[in-house]
Amino acid sequence: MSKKKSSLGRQKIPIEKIPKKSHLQVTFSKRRSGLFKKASELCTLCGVEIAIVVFSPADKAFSFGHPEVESIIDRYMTRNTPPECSARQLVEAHRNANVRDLNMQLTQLLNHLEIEKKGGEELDHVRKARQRQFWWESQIDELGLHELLQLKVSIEELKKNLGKHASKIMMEQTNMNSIVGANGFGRYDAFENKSGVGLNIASTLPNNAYYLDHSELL
Amino acid sequence: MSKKKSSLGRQKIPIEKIPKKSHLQVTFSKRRSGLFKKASELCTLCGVEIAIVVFSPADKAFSFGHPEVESIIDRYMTRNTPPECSARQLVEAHRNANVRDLNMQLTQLLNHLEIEKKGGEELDHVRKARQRQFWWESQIDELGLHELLQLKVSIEELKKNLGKHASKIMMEQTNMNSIVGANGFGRYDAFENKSGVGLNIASTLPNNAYYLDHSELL
DNA sequence: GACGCTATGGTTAGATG
DNA sequence: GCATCTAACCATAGCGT
Repeated sequence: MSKKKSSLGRQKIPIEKIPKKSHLQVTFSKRRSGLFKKASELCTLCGVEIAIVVFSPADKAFSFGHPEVESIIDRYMTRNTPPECSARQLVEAHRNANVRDLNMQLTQLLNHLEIEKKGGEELDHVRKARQRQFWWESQIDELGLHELLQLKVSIEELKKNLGKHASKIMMEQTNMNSIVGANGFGRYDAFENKSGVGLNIASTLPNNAYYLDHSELL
Repeated sequence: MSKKKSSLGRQKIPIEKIPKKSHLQVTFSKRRSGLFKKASELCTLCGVEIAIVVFSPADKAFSFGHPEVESIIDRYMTRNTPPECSARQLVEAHRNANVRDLNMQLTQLLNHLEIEKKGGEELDHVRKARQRQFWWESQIDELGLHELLQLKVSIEELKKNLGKHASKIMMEQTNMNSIVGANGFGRYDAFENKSGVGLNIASTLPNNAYYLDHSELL
């Protein structure tokens, strides 16, 4: 019997937004399941509490929680941790938001630079563009040399840390151009769910975590 | 040197509470990282929003969120997402915009310092730097989690040096809006963050999610 | 104890029913 | 669209440094 190769098996895909909506939908379902399973295992193995909330491409809410999402969220929000740390966590929470923004800016900046680089413009043009767009440059110019030297010290330290080798790459960087290219924030109107699923507990999970799709609640 | 089999490789473990505490701690760290990475990939691949909150065995809070935990939790709790209708979201956006601007200034300051260091050759150097891409761009993608955390520390220190100038600049930028690119959220007005202004680090996750362990800071 | 290594178990992209 | 299969990719348990 001739063995026809029925599948190529798993193929590598770049970590960037999947363009094809059907693929995206399938991948979302599979990976959401995988993610929840991983969370479930982590709960069981380590006896910890986890809450996950996901909004699907169609803006439907999926959540996983052990013991339940609400209590964990409440604990997170009210800083159920040591009392003296409440304010601290508030500050942290604010900082949290910054991370994303900085990253986004970096992305934007890199995008911008990429464009300019590709254009191969003349120095003058670059300068003009910068004068137009990087409005704060004049402000930066007002910084004294002393401050700049301070910055230099800091940056050099930063560089030192960065310059440390990186043998293992933690995040998916296999083709890193995706960090620049794959960050669409738009809404993706893929489909509309009309099944009347309300609260749907999957008992296939080994622990007693909740695992529900309340898309209709949205 | 004898070629000793260095490892048995991954062994199967039952999904149940790990009895050995040290072992549990290691597993928790590894699997938490893996979980967050999976979430990050899901964000990027499918362009969805995810928030994860984990309380460690030692009751420390770990969180992952794209775009940020709070907004997703809020959205989850209210089950209501008219983008313009939520006053809270508006506040968030204002704060985010402010932070974004600060962060962008940081980026530019770094850039500017490079120029300054080179002895005022200015944009010619910038252009060359662009052709090489930023020094951190080539590095960032190779950073592991621990390097990233160090980067966080370093940038926060840098932030301290930058802080006073940033706030000054912030005051004068009010009428500026469009910066690098298109997808700015809009402007901020003013905001009452005077002390402890958050200028924070890039998570360098391939998508723009942040990924933070704030247990260390408690 | 964090970090790196590697064999192995586990996840999943693509194809098929 | 959902379940199943397959093969390849990826995560990670155990160990070494």
